[in-house]
Amino acid sequence: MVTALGLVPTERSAVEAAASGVVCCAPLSREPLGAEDAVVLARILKAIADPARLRLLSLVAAHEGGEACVCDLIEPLGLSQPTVSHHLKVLVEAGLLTRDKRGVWAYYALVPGGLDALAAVLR
Amino acid sequence: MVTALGLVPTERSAVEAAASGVVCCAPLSREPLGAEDAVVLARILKAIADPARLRLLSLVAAHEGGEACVCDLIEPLGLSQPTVSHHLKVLVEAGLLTRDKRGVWAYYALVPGGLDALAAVLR
DNA sequence: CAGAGGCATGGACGAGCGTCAATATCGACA
DNA sequence: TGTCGATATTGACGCTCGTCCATGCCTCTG
Repeated sequence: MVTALGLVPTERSAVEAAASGVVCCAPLSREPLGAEDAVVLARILKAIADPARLRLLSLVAAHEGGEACVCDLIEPLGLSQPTVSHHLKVLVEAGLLTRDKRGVWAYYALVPGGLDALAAVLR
Repeated sequence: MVTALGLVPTERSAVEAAASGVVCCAPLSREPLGAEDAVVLARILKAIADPARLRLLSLVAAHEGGEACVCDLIEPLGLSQPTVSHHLKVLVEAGLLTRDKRGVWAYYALVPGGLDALAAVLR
């Protein structure tokens, strides 16, 4: 399997794949999913297959300016600060959130088209 | 939160929710996801967040007639028969596959619109 | 009725996950 | 420079998950 960039999946991180708008493969119902593609896609799906991380994505998207710092998310989520940081890290590594540290605060925002690219594969 | 059927999520199985075309909630980026909705959505996403189950969905969809029995899936997947049965059960309980036992064989098929409903929430 | 074959279930085991408390790191500011 | 505050990391714990082997159930066919 070869992506639009001509690289095999194992050579590209989930971050790069999602950020480039190419999660990994053709829509599910169109052709049998290769074993390697399945691992790549599953890794991204595991990132959002958690109630806390789903709410984090939603909270960040709904926050003013489309970005939020950790302190904005702790209380609405009802989890400890280290746990929130952990979940945010997972989402960043999956290529669904960006992290921008400005001074003491770390601002997280949705990767444009990240979720859309993921949704496009589920067909 | 109230679904299109006027029932709270805990009163409806994931199967019913997906089969009715209503996974659970509004698109992620539109409004903050409620805690209960997040649990429901995460449960369905966990079902597909696994390489073996992603390939199963793809294999079933690509199979002639849009359905396949367990014996058709064991070899291409490279897993034991009990393991394949286990994964298929998870997908059925998530409302993404149907199971139709005819004689000795059990035929699995995609729930129409199941994946599309799921994809629609990821926005 | 007895055997065979397709599939599901139960038990077991190692690996990974979600959470927290404690602690470390880093930038702002007096 | 020293303290404070926001965030990240570490270590630990219980729980869930993916997999297999062994076995049970059910249906067809001699």
